[in-house]
Amino acid sequence: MSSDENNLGTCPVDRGLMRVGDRWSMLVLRDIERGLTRYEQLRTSLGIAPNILSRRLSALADAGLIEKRRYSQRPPRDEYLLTEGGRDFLPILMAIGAWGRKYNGAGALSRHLDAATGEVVRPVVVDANTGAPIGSRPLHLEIPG
Amino acid sequence: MSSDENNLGTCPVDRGLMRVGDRWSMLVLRDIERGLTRYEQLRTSLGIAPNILSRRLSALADAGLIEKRRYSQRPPRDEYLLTEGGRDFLPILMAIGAWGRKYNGAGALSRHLDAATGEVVRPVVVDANTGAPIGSRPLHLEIPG
DNA sequence: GCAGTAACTATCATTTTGCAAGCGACTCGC
DNA sequence: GCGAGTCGCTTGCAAAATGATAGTTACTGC
Repeated sequence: MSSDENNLGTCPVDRGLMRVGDRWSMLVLRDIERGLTRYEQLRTSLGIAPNILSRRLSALADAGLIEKRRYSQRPPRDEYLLTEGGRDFLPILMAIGAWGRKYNGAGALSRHLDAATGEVVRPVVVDANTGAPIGSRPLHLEIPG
Repeated sequence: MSSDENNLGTCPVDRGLMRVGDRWSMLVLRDIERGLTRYEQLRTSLGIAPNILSRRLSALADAGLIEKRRYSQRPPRDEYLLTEGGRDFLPILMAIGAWGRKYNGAGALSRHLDAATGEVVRPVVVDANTGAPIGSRPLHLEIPG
């Protein structure tokens, strides 16, 4: 592997993928955002094996993207909520969704609408400085050291 | 699994992850963008096992994100180039990078500069309709059927 | 009690990943 | 024209992750 927790590379992409770089983790985040915050909801929605779901949930909690909260003592019931870091990751899922729609989008797909305008949301990654979409202007990679 | 090639769900995120939903694939795309287009360059840069790299490269080619091109007949030498779909995925990697920098960014990290302005690029996902960052306005999820 | 539900854990088979070695097709140096 | 070196892989096997299934704990509601 190019890096692990103890041997960090200089690439921020790698740093990001270190925390969420697998399919189930991302799908769990997506479902929590949709309001499926409880174990059984996630399990049935995703069709994931319970041991795997448990592991993914604790990995995401360790990585600081979600947190487990007990909302009922008797009976003991928990829910998983997004942290700030988890919410910050959602736009990336939207961007992946936009890509998936474009390149693997046969058939009817779910989509997000702007609650105010009712228009279909079209996620694009831009440079906050210029407002220009990434890819529309030439860039230069700077590597430290 | 919630879906496979024959049993497609309605979620565009899932559709996207179906094609690139693993760490190595994304790191390969990142490295190809950096100009590391040949097998040995990728292998040494990533520290990936050769059999795994072969598998990832053909999976990415099958998924239509890269293509293999022979640039020398004698000796036989190949390179892997991004397709349009692959280039379209790069902004997502930039967004993941920005997230990684924010939440797992200790130490010196590489970064992209705008070639014209020299400023550090700050990738943000916005709604192309409103220009507002995703997350800043309430959304509504619409599911077909 | 007894059935039912939520939230898991434990066990074991299957799949994927990773390491190390090797191989074919060449080039280069002598 | 022979040996060493490089590139782009493949093969074989071990280790780790994933997945299917069954079972467990802690309750509620009848």
